[in-house]
Amino acid sequence: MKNNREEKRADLRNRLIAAAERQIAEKGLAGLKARDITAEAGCALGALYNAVEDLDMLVLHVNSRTLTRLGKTLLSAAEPADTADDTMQALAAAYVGFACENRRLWIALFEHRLPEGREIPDWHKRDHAVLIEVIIPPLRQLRPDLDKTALTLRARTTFAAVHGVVQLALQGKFVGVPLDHLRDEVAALVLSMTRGAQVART
Amino acid sequence: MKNNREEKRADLRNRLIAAAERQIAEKGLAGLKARDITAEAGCALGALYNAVEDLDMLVLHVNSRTLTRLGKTLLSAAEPADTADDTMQALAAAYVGFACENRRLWIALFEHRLPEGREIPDWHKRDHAVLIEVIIPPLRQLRPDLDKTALTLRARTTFAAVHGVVQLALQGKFVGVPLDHLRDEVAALVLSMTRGAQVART
DNA sequence: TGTACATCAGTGAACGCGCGTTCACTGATGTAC
DNA sequence: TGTACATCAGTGAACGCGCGTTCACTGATGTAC
Repeated sequence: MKNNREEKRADLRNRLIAAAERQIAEKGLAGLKARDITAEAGCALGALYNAVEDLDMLVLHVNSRTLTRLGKTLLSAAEPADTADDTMQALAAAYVGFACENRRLWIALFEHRLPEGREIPDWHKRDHAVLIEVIIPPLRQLRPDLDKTALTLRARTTFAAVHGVVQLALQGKFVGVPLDHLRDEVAALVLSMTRGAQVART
Repeated sequence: MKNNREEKRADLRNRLIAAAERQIAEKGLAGLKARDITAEAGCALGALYNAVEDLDMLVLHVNSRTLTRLGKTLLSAAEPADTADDTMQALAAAYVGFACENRRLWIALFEHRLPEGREIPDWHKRDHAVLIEVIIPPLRQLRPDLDKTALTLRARTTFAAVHGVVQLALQGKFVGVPLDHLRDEVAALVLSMTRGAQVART
């Protein structure tokens, strides 16, 4: 039965993705080596290229998995859904939490770049959408005056603002907020953005 | 005279930094090669290692130059100094402008990382300070209730929020704000942050 | 001012190594009859 | 059920190349007398 072969193929593929994920989580994207991955997955070096097009594609698969997990985290954080402000705060807090707990995987999400001229496949692009979509419902409540386009735009801006604070903080470099103040500062930022929104309505 | 030798050395060093700067501006940090730099600077490959410790150090010098230019841009943008809100808006707009006009150099500022375990030298760290310091005076006016520590912290957060929006937009990837809305969205973000601050005071 | 010597910037071929990717081969798995 | 054949996942040694860095050498620049 053909099925059996395909099953095995898919299984190895998954093991490779899992191995790559663990490697990135441990050493970061820059420390990812084909040999380490196949060793951990328990197959020969060449098998990687049978199961997957490329190291880059493998990374995209890892990133898609990370995005899916992040999406679930955000969706469940938004669920209790009191006021829109609370939802926004909960989303931001969940984002900070996820980024801190999955530091290197989360960094890989934004650090990875395909070599010049290579297009990101659609299946992967779609996985990013959740980051914005989850913000839209509470934002719509806060800003009923905005049309769909403006709302999406503002959702992106809101996301990017929070993201920026987290990124510079986790990068640990110069200008970032110290980690032990990260949560509070993000909360303050979100507060000002949501309150700003309410003021704008009046 | 010893001076003459030192002068020449310094001259070559400057040419190397200038060449590296141009290369980064053209091809980005990832496309930076020792051979291209020395070819452009008009010296042999080995001379680079006489004038400068390392390729990494050369990049830090370029980054310091970029930071100095950025600092000047911000300082002169803040100068007209109407209200604190206007100053904040002017700073953010200047930041967006600089990032757009110096895309790759600006990206290099945040992309470059020293190999594990190597410390960023102090002379370079200091050059980052301006990014935060320039925000502090207007922010102090907006938030006279904050003490020095909290003010610095909030300045970092404010910077990082704006930075995040610009970065995701210029990265051109998935979740970023489209470039033609960048200025407006940043302005809206800053408005909500400054207005948020005023509301918080009352 | 001139000569001998020392220093050191500058040269570029060669080194070295990391690492992604390929490819000829093998053996297990599936298909045909 | 058995036999011959085809397919294709899996193997791992070898390839290839990019590129930062070194190093023995040279010649210009500076110093001593």
